[in-house]
Amino acid sequence: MKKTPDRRIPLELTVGEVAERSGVAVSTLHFYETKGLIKSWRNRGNQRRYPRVVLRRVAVIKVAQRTGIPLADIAEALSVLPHDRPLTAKDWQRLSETWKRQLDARIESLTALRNHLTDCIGCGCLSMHECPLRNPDDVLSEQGAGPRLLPLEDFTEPSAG
Amino acid sequence: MKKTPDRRIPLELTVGEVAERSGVAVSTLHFYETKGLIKSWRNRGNQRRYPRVVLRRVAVIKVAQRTGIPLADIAEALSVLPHDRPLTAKDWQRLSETWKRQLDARIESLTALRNHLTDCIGCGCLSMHECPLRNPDDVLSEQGAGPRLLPLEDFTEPSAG
DNA sequence: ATAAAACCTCAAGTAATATTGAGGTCAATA
DNA sequence: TATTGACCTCAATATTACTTGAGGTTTTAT
Repeated sequence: MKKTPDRRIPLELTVGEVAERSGVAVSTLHFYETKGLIKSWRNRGNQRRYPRVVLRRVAVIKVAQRTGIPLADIAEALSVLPHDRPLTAKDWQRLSETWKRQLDARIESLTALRNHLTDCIGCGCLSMHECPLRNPDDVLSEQGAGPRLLPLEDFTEPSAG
Repeated sequence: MKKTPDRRIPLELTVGEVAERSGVAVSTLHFYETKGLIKSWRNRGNQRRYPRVVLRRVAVIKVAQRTGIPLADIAEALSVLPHDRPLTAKDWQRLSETWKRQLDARIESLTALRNHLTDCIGCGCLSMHECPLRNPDDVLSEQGAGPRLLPLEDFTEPSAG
């Protein structure tokens, strides 16, 4: 039958318990372990055991992921931190400040794009000369085989004056 | 030898010309074609030829991608639009309004996260009861993501005092 | 005419982020 | 004790968005 979960918080957690409490799949925890994001030790029967602080680590990973940071970068940021005790306030401050800056940049970029879209809804163009999103093709045709992606600047400059 | 590009804008474009002018790789244009995002006809020798308006279509695709919309969704949005003549103002308005809304939602979600981060830099928590990062409501509620919420007790302090 | 550049198709590879499955072991309980 | 659920490893598959390569054809420049 179903194991009745012991409501006392255990000193060590099985992978299933971590999965349940953190909201990530067991397979994902395995995966994170291969990437060095989390660590475990094994019991007599080769089963993973985790310290409770792994939950905080997973939480941090998920926060970082939501900001759009790739796992490899998260792994690197976390690599300097201990697996066996909680992050200090200082640890967290350093991480969150870095990630906040990146998030700010992302938001800014998306907002600029959104504003261009807004303008273009107003003017209903995209085919007109005044459109900020206009004719990236003509701009690009001037330059040879340069950068492949159209950066934001290629869509700016409505030549409003 | 190197083909000297004819500076007059041609009526039809080769795949290489589209690549150069749009800034995406030839292989990407092939790929987009398999996904129905763009279309071409063939000349006598089976080579692709594009109308000039394909450049605008590619530009729209790239704008949409920058907002974070997956290609499949872009393909669907574009599927109702003609390949052989420019988007009308109305077409563009409908697309851009839809995408703007999605972009707004994403920005809002990221901003909420950023604000949580800001708060948490101040309080140095992530482990305290009051931490807003404990509950990733803004993104997860969008996804209708069943049992993924992180329960409160997983973040309680081990033995802070 | 010939050589180089550009093009063609189709298959496979890449990278990130996981999930699924096969085949087998361990642990909790009726 | 026997069963069942949880766990183990390792390989394969999935998804998105492309890129690379092999082997062959067409177009363009000289």
